[in-house]
Amino acid sequence: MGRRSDHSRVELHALILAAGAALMAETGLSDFSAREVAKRVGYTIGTVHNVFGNVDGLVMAINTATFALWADALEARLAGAEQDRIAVLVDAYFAFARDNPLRWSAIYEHRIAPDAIPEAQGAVRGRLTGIIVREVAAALDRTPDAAVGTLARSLVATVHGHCAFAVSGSWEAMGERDVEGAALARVRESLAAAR
Amino acid sequence: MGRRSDHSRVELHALILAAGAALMAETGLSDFSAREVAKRVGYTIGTVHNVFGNVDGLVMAINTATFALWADALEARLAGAEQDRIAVLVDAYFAFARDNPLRWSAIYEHRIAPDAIPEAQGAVRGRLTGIIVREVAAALDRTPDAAVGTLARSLVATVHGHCAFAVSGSWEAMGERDVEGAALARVRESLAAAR
DNA sequence: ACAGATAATGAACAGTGTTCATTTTAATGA
DNA sequence: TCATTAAAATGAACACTGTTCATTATCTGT
Repeated sequence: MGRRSDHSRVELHALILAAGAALMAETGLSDFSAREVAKRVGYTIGTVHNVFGNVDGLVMAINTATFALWADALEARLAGAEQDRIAVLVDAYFAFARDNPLRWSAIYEHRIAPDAIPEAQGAVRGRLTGIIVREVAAALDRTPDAAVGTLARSLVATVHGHCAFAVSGSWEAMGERDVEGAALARVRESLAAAR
Repeated sequence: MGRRSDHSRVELHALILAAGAALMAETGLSDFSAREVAKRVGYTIGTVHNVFGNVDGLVMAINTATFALWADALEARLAGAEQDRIAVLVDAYFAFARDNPLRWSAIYEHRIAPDAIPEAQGAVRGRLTGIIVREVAAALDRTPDAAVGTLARSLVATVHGHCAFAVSGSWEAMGERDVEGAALARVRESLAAAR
């Protein structure tokens, strides 16, 4: 066959991306298959390669979409939060990872050089960090400058570490129950020290 | 062919493990190949499967060996440390990850249910945590009880999060320079709060 | 109606992990 | 010493993977 008018280029992009994200949620990165995605959308592997270049390109796009969903989830939770927004933030952070363990894990299992991420996708991914920088600044009654940004990113790393252990199950295997509580406690200690 | 006496079962196990670890350091988990390991030790894929069951078994064994190396590195650095052993610990933790980025990353990229890890390997891996619990207890002038253990594991998560961002390069891509310094600062804050 | 551009195809290739009947060898016992 | 037995290494077969690219079908503009 050749040029079909079933879908435009952007429609096709969206179609493959959606099916790819769904597959990622089902199988995780290690069992992800571009061929399976092609099968699901009724196109062939060649088409997937035409649109995304290669599997890494597709996975990158899926992971960027995951970041966007994640940021949406954080903002939705923060929207109705009057007090202790930091606790809400940490909880929403964990909740997303727990609700989407395979898609969340895929972000960090797919190791790729940061400069290989297209600028547009980098901007989408950066939204998550932006939210956190804003909230950390607010919690400290400061304007978001470089120092606040560095602290905020460090707190992201802190929470990420706890979240990674929680999702992998290694923390629970050690008999620990309240990973999220520990993460929040560490964040509070560092915020108190920064005040 | 059949039963060769070139190597005993334990020799063969060690041989494949060593070659596998070397390959992991060269390629990382995503490009790791059991067939390539077999080729390098002069046996066939069948033999690798006989000894390690499957690829996951081999990767698990390699990762356990990585944990052992890592624990050795921490103890070596701590052996000559008189004061500020926490700073030495954090630095040694980062140094190992930086010096062995692909092997270190493979530990966390290879997602497997914790209860799938044989007890013997679990013990080896636990040595790392044991060292940290001991040092955290010492830093707090306490005996290592459950509460200290929980705090120590939380601090491991904190440092892990920073280390993961450092090794992936995502922190540097955000213009941040001193990831390790941030990790140590967070640890100090939490230790101060626990005192 | 035709020509040119474009998009989808799918066969081909080189890999991967896994299985398991077969073969070869070493150890054992008569 | 020699036949038997048990064990280990093999490697072909299978079903998958990602990637490439010449071919072909289709749309679009003239």
